[in-house]
Amino acid sequence: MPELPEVETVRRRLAPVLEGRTFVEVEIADARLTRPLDPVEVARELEGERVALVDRRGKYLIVRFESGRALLVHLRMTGSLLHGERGQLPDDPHRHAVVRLDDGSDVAYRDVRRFGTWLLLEPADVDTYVNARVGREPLAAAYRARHLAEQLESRRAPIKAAILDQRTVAGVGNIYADEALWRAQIHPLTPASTLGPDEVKALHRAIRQALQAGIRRQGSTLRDYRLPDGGTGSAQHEFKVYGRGGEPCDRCGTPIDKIRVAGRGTWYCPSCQLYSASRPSRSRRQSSV
DNA sequence: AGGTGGACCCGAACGC
DNA sequence: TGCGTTCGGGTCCACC
Repeated sequence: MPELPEVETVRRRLAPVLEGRTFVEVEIADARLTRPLDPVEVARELEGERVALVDRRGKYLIVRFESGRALLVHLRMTGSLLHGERGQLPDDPHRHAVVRLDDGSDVAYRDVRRFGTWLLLEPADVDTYVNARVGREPLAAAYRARHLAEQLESRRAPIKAAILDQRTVAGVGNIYADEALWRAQIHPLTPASTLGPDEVKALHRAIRQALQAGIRRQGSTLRDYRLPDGGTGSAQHEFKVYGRGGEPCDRCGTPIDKIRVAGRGTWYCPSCQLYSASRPSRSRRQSSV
């Protein structure tokens, strides 16, 4: 599942490949990718564009062109981008688009479940579109615990649901949400607004650490995620809780438990991540229930 | 109006 | 063994 660490890894690998290159020919074979726009028309619009920068916001990969336009690629669950010499990429029934570059190489898009999207935006629309959907970048130097606190103070939803909301903080998905909550020792069902200042600080640090650990291992390959050269990430070997139901907690040895939160499979340590009743009581914000 | 759950997909895992 | 069923996850959208 490409989350921030996976998309950032793809970005870093793709940047040297794409920057300065021109899209010579573009083929988009799946209408879902550009819906509701016609994929053939989008492909035609892309031809001739020259890449200025490969950027990222949250889970969006942003290919910025010299024209000021930008192609927003969202991999959703099973999307991946592969780079290779023209015609050298093996046949693939799940390949839905190919970009031919002016240096003779190809970038191919594959997506088993076809949830991914390609959106070409005009210069004036790029920031507006992204900022409406995505909150602050958690790995930016300027990202502080108080930014997270501001987002959480009015949220009654479970903390896990709150941090899965991309406007709360950019790029956290189901895996790194569980990993961050384990690091911060916070129960995933804790109402977001009841977290105390120390817990918010711990969570702020935990989100950054969990994401950075993912990037260091070039993301996690559970099934479909690949680097642009076809390689796999290895962050899954270092998960503390995600997918580890029944296994002993690294910190205390208690078997990891699995529950459902916000409709998502959620793994946590029932000893290290105690629910509110066992957390030290603290003054709550006033809220008329 | 914030929160929740279904829809969209498809392969893998599961169950009988 | 084989086949039908369930699961899962990011985002959008309808509904409460």
